[in-house]
Amino acid sequence: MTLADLPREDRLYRKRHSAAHIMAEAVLEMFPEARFAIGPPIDSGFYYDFELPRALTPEDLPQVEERMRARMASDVAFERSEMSKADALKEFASQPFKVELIEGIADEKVSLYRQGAFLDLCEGPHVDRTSEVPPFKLTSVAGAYWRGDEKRPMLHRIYGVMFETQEELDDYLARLEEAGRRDHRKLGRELKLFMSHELVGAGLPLLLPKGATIRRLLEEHMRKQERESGYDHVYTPDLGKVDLYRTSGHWAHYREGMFPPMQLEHEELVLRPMNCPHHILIYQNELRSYRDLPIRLAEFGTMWRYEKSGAVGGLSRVRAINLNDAHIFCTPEQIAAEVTNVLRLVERTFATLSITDYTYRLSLRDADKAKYVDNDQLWETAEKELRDVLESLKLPYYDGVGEAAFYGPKIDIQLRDILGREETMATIQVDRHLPEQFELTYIGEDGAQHRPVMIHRGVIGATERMMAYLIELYAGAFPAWLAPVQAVVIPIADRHADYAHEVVGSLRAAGLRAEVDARTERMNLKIRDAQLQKIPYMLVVGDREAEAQAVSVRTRAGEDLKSMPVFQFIDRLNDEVETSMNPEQAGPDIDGERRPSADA
RNA sequence: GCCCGAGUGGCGCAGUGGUAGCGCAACCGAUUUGUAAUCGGUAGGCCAGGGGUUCGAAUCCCCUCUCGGGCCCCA
Repeated sequence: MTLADLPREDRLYRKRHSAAHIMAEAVLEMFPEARFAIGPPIDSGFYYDFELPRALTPEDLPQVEERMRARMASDVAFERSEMSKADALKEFASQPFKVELIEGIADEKVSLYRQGAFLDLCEGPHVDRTSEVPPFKLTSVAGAYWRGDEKRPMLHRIYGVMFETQEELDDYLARLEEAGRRDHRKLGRELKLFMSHELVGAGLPLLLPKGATIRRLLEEHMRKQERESGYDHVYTPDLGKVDLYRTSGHWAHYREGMFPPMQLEHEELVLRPMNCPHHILIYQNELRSYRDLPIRLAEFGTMWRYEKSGAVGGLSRVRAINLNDAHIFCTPEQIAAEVTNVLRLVERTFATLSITDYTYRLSLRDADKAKYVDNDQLWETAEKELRDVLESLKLPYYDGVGEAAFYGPKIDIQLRDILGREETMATIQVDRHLPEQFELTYIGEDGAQHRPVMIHRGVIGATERMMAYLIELYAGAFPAWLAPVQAVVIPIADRHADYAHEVVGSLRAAGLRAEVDARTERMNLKIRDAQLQKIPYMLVVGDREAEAQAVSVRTRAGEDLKSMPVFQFIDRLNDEVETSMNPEQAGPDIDGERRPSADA
């Protein structure tokens, strides 16, 4: 069987894995005293971790690449061999990481691969010869903990990207560049959406008027959707006593991730890392009957999390998170229907936002019992309930072991960005733990007290993260319903400014967001600036338009819609907004064929 | 938090031991223009902050803050 007969996945695995070994050989040449950890293939290429006598810098990469190409050109074979563990331990005596790996192998024999001067402990498989490794590029140097454990040594890692052909590689590198152009941090500055300031601190972005408009529109849209879906909105404070979180269990499980408590008089207060306990107290404020359930409490609440300094950045990871949060208190019998409703709300919302590339993850606990509430029966029941909903709706999903919350399993809705990286945007969690902790009850039909179930859910999730995602999804060109400025009116000469203001007055009176560009500049410059600001519509007004009570409409796509009466433009834009905010009217999404793809 | 890199006018950048520069933006003036950059001029920086080395520091060293790429983490 030749390499070409293998499935693409397997071919790429071998080629990338082989490239990692060749890179290790190149590094060994440069640093004979290097100690080698592991070097696996990954999604877009490969990496290898080393311990080196000095730090690697980006300037080292060309030399490593150079040496790798020389190894590939020399076309030597990858040779597999086997050794007893005892012999391998001798062979790798000067390689402590390899020794640790060998000691962890259950078999009596270990397998090895050699190419040229480099012998590595390795299960394989590899390509036959070094010349079979396709085009690649080393992209970055990084730090990484040995075995991913922050208590173990920090190693140096070199990342490379590799695909089967130069075209695929170029395509990937082009996507990387495109991702750079769309980076929400860059666009956030250029489009004046948000800023940060070192006097405020890391992970605490300030939303500028345009960014604030987007957030307000998202919030208003969600509140409307939620009201229509039977949610009640509440407001609760950002501070609470530590005891509140002792009761909920967050203090025990997540204290490290919370801002330190404030001492005042005889109390200890903390910034809340979660809204659930507050909503629970609202539930408890009244005696609840089964007739009241489900009770759905929603809030765009700010949560404060002490994210590590190395983790924060832009809007995607912040320390003040504004969550589109809600808690549904229901009977066990109502779980399936409630989870289904939330899933439908998510699908509808994502359709409105033109988000199509997502999949479902059933997030389960792993074997580490200390991380989770200890009650096997609750876990198994909740897992089955969520799985049954996913199965009955025939949604594409996969199991995410170790991704559960401490109190229960979740359905997470995973979005993919332009580079295919996944992140959680929406989440649905079934929780029987907190109702227990707070001794929640409702009076059943039988007149006895019963324990409700609590469903935690976020639809757009963290507003900040959603904004970051949307900025990149749209490349800054927000759809008209979300655009901070929907239309800019451009007077051709100063004498048209009065008419321009009149037009903006009409647009604003119709509920649209419009501005005049009244600068004493040429029309061409204003069009260019509006284009760069990605404003959906440019309305040019001169003598002809003022005469006819019209606007000459240009879209940011460069399309010329010609002159039309002002009222007609208003109708057109209002229709466009209406249509995109109610996508289900435009076509099937929930029960129709339009399904998110599971791969892609 | 850890490893590596970076921080120079609002933005993008040049400047590696000898009095701080460019482009865009801003401001002023002229131009009043029909669908992606009109012309001319002016002003703006104790080079992130603090400490040190040196006759002399944007440049070398130390600490802090912030940013970026990773790792760990993400209720």
